[in-house]
Amino acid sequence: MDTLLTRKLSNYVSLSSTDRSLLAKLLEPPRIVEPRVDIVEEGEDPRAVNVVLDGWACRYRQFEDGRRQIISFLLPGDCCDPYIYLLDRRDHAIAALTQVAIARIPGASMAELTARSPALALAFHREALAGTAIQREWTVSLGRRSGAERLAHLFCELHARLAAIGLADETSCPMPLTQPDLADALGQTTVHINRTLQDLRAARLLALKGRRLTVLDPDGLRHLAKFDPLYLHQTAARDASRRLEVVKL
Amino acid sequence: MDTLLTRKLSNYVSLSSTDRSLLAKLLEPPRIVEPRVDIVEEGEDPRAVNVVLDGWACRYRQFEDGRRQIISFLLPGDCCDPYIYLLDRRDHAIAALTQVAIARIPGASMAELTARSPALALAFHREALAGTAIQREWTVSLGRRSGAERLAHLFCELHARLAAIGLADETSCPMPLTQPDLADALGQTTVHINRTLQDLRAARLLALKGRRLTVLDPDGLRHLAKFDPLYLHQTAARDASRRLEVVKL
DNA sequence: CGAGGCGTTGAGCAGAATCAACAGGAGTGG
DNA sequence: CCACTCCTGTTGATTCTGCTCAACGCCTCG
Repeated sequence: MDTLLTRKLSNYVSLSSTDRSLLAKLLEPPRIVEPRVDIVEEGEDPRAVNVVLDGWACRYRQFEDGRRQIISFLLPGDCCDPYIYLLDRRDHAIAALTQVAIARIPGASMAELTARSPALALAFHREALAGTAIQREWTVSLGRRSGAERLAHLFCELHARLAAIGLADETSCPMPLTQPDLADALGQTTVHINRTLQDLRAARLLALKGRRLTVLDPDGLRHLAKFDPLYLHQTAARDASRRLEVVKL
Repeated sequence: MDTLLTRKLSNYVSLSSTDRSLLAKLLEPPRIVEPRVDIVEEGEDPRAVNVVLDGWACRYRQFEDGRRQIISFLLPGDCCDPYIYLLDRRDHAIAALTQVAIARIPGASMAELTARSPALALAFHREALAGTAIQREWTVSLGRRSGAERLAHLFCELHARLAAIGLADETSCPMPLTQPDLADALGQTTVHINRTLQDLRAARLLALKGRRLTVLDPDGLRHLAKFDPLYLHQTAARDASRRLEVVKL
């Protein structure tokens, strides 16, 4: 059984077939959420975990005056702790960007899982570490990268994350994000995103058409973004960067 | 035994005296790191945890061209996973800002701790959750808050975190950060920080002198920052906000 | 067919960066 | 003890990145 979730977790540890079937057993039947609909579970078991099985979602924060900031993107295999819903008021929400399939792993099941499979426990732990590393990288992007660098870095990140679950080939991947989405993620306006995008196209770094990103000049894009896939904690990516080191010598 | 670390953890769960003595037993003797010196432990046990016992530190990322971004501030009681040092190259570093006392909890001790004290295990887990929540809040700040709002929000955050460990009174707290530090944390230049600071002073919101922050108008500052202490996961703060709710009615 | 979201363009403006200079204080070495 | 340096804080002038406001074509969907 090979799902997007197991493919994702396999980036952190190698899973046995018993791990896979244990995981399949503990996952509740997924529910489907339509685009632009919030994924909310009020008053849920704090130890439970929600897993995106398919589709794209995002954490975001909305101010009263209309300003919106996307805090992170959730791709297939990504987990979100529902602990946030325990707070009196939610400080942020999670919304589907495309049609999303989401499954819950109840707290009791998580406990059983950690008890019975050290590999799965480690995989989920690393998934959490990778998530916070991505968040730190966003801090760096928003703080110190220029418009073009930010956009380039985000595309590199998403391409690498999609590649890790087999949803991207060497040079292209799906890109359902609209320009308003990109703007809210990168802390800019859609007008500016549009112009920066045109610069990247003019520089022959990438093409973006029909909800699909094609990277025309991977090295150029990575160099512009100062992108180093190491922080994603993907073993595959780490091997790739090792290979690059060798090439450089 | 009441240390800054136990005070911090007591914000998440109440600790018994056996919890406290267990923690004291498992902490290695602290080492002192001078200001501006990197806190590095290469090739360390990935399960180990480094705890700041006293002083201020920061995670930061430095680009070759000189740009620097401070990713987060580490205050007394804050933990940092050394797992980052396992990567081939470190993607970011941690430096002392003031003189810092830092203690290691080896991986084996962490295992013993989780096994013998569910309360401490939960406390450390919540500490990690609070850390990622703070990181998300920084994403929001850097993405969508104006210069003045960012500065105000950071001061609110730091004051609240210091208050939680008894290092701040109602209206003031130590503030060892220089304007270059603030600039690198908030993604701006020191010149701009300086001018924004003057605006905040002119608005009679705060005073900043002699490495000490005094909040002259707490409500005004919180309102400008749109600061809601909920995300810090401090039970004390949550109670305070509940009290505020009542007052509003 | 109309409405609304998305992508695009233009003109003007503002927040923040850059460049440059200087004062004050802390530490250092002669 | 003083001269020196370096860091911090501050100010002014200028530039530029990115925002605001506004308009329009395009497409999808009800």
